[in-house]
Amino acid sequence: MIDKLLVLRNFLPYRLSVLSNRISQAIAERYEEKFSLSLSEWRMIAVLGEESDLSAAEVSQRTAMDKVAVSRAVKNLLATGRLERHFSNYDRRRSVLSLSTKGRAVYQKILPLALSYEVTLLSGLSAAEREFLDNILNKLDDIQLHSL
Amino acid sequence: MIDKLLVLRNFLPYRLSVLSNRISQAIAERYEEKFSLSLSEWRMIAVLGEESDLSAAEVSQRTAMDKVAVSRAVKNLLATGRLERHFSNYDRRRSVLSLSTKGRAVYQKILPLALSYEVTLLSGLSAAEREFLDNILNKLDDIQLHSL
DNA sequence: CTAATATAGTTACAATAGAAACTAATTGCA
DNA sequence: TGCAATTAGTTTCTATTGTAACTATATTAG
Repeated sequence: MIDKLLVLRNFLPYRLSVLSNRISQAIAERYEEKFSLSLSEWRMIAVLGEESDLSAAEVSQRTAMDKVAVSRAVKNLLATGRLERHFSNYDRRRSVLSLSTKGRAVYQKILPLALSYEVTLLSGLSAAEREFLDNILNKLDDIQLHSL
Repeated sequence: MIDKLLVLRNFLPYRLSVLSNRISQAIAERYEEKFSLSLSEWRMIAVLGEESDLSAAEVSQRTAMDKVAVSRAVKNLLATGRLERHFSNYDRRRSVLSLSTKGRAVYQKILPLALSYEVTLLSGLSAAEREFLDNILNKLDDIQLHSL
């Protein structure tokens, strides 16, 4: 019965979920108070900081956020002047989103915080382990995608 | 700028979060409809299926759920007759929780579903990779814990 | 012994997230 | 064309989740 007792603790989906939630929470604490930015808002800024002029749907694809969450993040970021939006001339439904000067400033400030946290995390792993992890995560992504 | 474009996609906390959410969602779909069981309720059943007579606080520790979530899961599981509760004689605040016959039946039915999903996930990894992953997740848990 | 403090668990209220219905624009095809 | 089906995004309504305050019991220090 010993092995049965350990099922949940070793259950991969469960382990990933607990780990990921703890990490996300730790990072969120770093910028929520400082910049009053929700997780989805930060994600949105991160994506647009890397690639501009995306539509809401494109942001949604890249972040795995659903379209309602994106819509709300857009609304808030517009309200706080961190985002600029216009609409495509070719398809007037499609929004074209980009960071404002203020938004880019936030991006530049938060990015190092987020990255430094990642560095801390990865610092405990050897180069080989990091590569392994990278590979394994890619594979899990793949499998997950195809098994649904 | 190519490397910058890839920052978010490779950002470990982000990758873990997306992967873990997709996996949790896939599993949840398997039992939510069939057994009308929320994620926290299922976690609670999983823990109590492995180890009986835990208090709410102990469940909370083992699952990383907060005490309010546990309290609500208890309430629902009691209402659906899947849980039994009495209170400790030594400390009448402490609850002593265990699965009812009905609760154990649910546990026995869902466990294979959850495990088979995990098998699918792990099937894409070699034995060496699984071991690596296990190690790496342990290390990340550790680092995360100590870096806050 | 008793007043202050701490702990287990619950309840009430507020914030967040998700589903469904909706608007507006576009596309496809009879 | 022009009408049905699709797509982008928003709003509304509901359910979930988190925070803070509360109840009840237990512990500790004076």
